[in-house]
Amino acid sequence: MAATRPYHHGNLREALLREGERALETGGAGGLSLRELARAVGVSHAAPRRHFSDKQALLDAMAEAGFVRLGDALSAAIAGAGARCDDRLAAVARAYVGFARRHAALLELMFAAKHEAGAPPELREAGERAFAAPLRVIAEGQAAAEVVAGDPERVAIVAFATMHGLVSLANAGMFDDVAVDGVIDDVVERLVLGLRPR
Amino acid sequence: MAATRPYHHGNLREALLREGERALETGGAGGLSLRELARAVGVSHAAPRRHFSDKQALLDAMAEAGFVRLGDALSAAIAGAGARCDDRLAAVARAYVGFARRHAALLELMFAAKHEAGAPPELREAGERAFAAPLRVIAEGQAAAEVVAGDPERVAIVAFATMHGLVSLANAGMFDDVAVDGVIDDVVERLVLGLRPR
DNA sequence: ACCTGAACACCGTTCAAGT
DNA sequence: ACCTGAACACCGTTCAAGT
Repeated sequence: MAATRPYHHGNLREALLREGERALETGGAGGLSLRELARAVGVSHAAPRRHFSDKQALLDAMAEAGFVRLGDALSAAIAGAGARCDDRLAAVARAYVGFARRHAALLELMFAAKHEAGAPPELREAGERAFAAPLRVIAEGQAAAEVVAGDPERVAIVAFATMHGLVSLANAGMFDDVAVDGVIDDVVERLVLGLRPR
Repeated sequence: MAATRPYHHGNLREALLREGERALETGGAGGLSLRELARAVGVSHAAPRRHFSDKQALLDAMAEAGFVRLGDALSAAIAGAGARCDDRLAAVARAYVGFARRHAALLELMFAAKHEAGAPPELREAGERAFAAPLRVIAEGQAAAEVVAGDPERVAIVAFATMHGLVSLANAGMFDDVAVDGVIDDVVERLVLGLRPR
């Protein structure tokens, strides 16, 4: 009973994270205000302090949640792809680009937060876990002699750098409107071809 | 005569831009305060208003200056390279990575500013001019049948996306310390090879 | 254990007024 | 033409106090 908002919010932490992401999508990473979030959730401006010691702590938590979701998206894409190595590689690449373009501000926050000086270890770990499945795809591709040999991490970095650079450019409005999907398909195809053994 | 700072600063605009870049390198893109800049330059907090209508206007001007310097660095690298196509490509790539790693915060600002909704045309043009010389290298490589055929812009985008992604990851601390130079050499080499005609 | 309200030191922006 | 000083509405952070 008693629907007239109680003194204790109940799940303020989750509410702030949700509202934070909403604010991120609209206002960008810089224009995120802790006080505004508190207002939107219907709580005093000092209340978030109990759940996040700092504004950065909230951003870190959002980034960590983002890496978890990214990891899920990448894993799902792999699981949904066929057995052919090229298809699996293209599927992860496309899933990454999809996530990056859907959540541009969040992705920016994720990498910015990860490289902060006092970044918490959970964040770093979440980041690494997100890319575990793609790494496995490359390792398996190497085992089947369908992907160029060498340190899997190193091979993955080249591939990932390409995709990451591509979405950076896309999100920065480097491509004029409609051409973007064509460019992405192009790059994905070229990348997959480039990963084949010589 | 009269060294006791006059009422008119003289070249406040340039002084603010210089101080702004200094602040950028130390405090990052977000922690840049207009009031702090004014203080550092020895002027009232309202004075910048005469030269930059907005904080964003100052950031845009800094970004524009950054693109000019980047363009100069890329042109110089090409001019200093030999006649062989591979060498010229590797030289631009390395010059871009060098600039990006030396001025990480500035580069971030440059791309962020460029994609802002109300980005001034001068900024967009400065951005395009910066990449004119590299584009020429690719076009010349194609003319000499040493670079894969196709729309030069499209070929350049793939190459640039790779480099840009690489420095994003490097600046985000993705590579553990020392390995970074090795990875960069690796990617540059692989990229140049990948641009050869099939 | 969780939240509020007032306080502090900042910020960007505006505008009358000074030189 | 260029700069100042006071004012306004914000911000993050802190801390006593409330429930």
